[in-house]
Amino acid sequence: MVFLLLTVKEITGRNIGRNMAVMQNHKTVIQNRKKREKNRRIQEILRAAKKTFFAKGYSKATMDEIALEAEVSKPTIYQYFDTKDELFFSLLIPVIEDIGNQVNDINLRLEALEYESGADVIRDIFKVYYNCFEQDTDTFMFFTIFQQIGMVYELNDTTRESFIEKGKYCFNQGREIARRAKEQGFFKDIDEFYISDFVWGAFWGIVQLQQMKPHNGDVNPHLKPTLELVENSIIGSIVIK
Amino acid sequence: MVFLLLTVKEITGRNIGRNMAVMQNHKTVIQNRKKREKNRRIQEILRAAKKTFFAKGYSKATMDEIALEAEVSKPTIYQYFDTKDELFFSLLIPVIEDIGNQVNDINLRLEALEYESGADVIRDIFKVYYNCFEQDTDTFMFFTIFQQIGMVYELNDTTRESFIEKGKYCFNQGREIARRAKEQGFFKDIDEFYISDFVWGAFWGIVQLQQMKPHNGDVNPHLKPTLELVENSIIGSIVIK
DNA sequence: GTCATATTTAACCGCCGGTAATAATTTTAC
DNA sequence: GTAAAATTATTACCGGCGGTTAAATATGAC
Repeated sequence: MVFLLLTVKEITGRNIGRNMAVMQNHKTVIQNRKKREKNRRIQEILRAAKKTFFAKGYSKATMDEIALEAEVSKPTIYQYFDTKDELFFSLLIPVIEDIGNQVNDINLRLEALEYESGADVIRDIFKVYYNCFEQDTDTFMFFTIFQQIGMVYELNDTTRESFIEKGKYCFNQGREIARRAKEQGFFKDIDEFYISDFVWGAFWGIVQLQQMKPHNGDVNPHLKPTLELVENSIIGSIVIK
Repeated sequence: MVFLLLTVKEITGRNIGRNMAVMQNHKTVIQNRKKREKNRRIQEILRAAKKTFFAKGYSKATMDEIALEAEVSKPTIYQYFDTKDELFFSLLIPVIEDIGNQVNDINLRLEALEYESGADVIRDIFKVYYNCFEQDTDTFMFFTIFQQIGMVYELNDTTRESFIEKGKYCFNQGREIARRAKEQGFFKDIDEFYISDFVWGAFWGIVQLQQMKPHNGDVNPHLKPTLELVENSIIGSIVIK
């Protein structure tokens, strides 16, 4: 009831009676709450999934376990996520999106001629990768499972499309950056495919390598200096100015 | 019976009667055959496992399927391999061993002062990796599954020890090469951990990246030139002479 | 002939991903 | 305020797979 009074103020000025308006609004308010609750439930499931997957690994983590951790029942999870794979990939998507956005920023700044040297471009790209890795190490590491099971090809259409599309977006942004940097005289005349694969592949490979070695929970101390070595090596070999 | 007559010739000159000798020899001949057959059966299981894992991926490949492909029954497989994981890892071990041996060769040649430049050392290391990858691409790719499931830690003791030990051996050889190359004035004074991780990590990351992209069965044509770029970049950044 | 060894067959267990049917709860309508 | 409708949770289940067991069969050793 309190809701009603409070929210009446927000009615858009349509030609509808006050009663109707109230009811209309009441309805949407409740729907909004439901939407929020639904959203929170999904978030809770994702949180539980992340925790469980990280603690036990993909195969050992069971849906029952995740459901318990999320304090919902298993069928509830299956209402929002078609399969275990899809649930898993739903964890990865925000990370790719984040990388995509940040790499896009670099691309835009490059387009706006805001860079003064190719070295700065490379350093910024590494910063994006590393920050992303540091900020959410566990999720980041799950990318390791990428193809392996051939999981990508068993996802439901929507998830698969979304995943592949976002992945491509990242790669394309990387190539575009390389292209522009060449255009602006920052990089040597090397195929932009090779450049972008070099940067991403080297980063990725080294992060994985460090993760293989015994690491007591926190990030391996060798990682950062090794990445700096790689960064400088790349700058030395492809940057002109 | 033919066996008997034929093999009598090979008796070692012990003080035993002819009959005993014949029987002794017959026994070992048959035992040898059995050993061969056993060995062949194991090889057949490994072949079937490799084929099936490669065709279906780790999770989708079932033990029944592998048994069928190997033309043995499931319990027979379990007589030689304790778990699915162990069977899987048995496929990887020869590859690591191969890499270990070849990297060791480089190390020995370096010790014997047979190298004239640091660039040659780097090129040889890349050659080892690449040949190994090219020679057995599918097995090589299975390394992707490395930690992922945390599988390594669930293997039976023998397999796990063997696997970890061989892996360490490779890494140590890599570091040792870096150390020696520095000693001989080939490489700059950079921590050998960073150098070896750079080389292996970059190679590994780029191979994986290429494998992710659509590749119609054969090796991605971008792979080789990208690896050459990396190779030259590494040479440029850490080699003195 | 009899014991030891190795393989197959066939049935089985437990666990897990996923589902169907049903119950409980909340919203809507009057 | 109450009944209908819709939404969400619960229970119990299915099928498949990793892995095991036990009995049957074959082969060679003595």
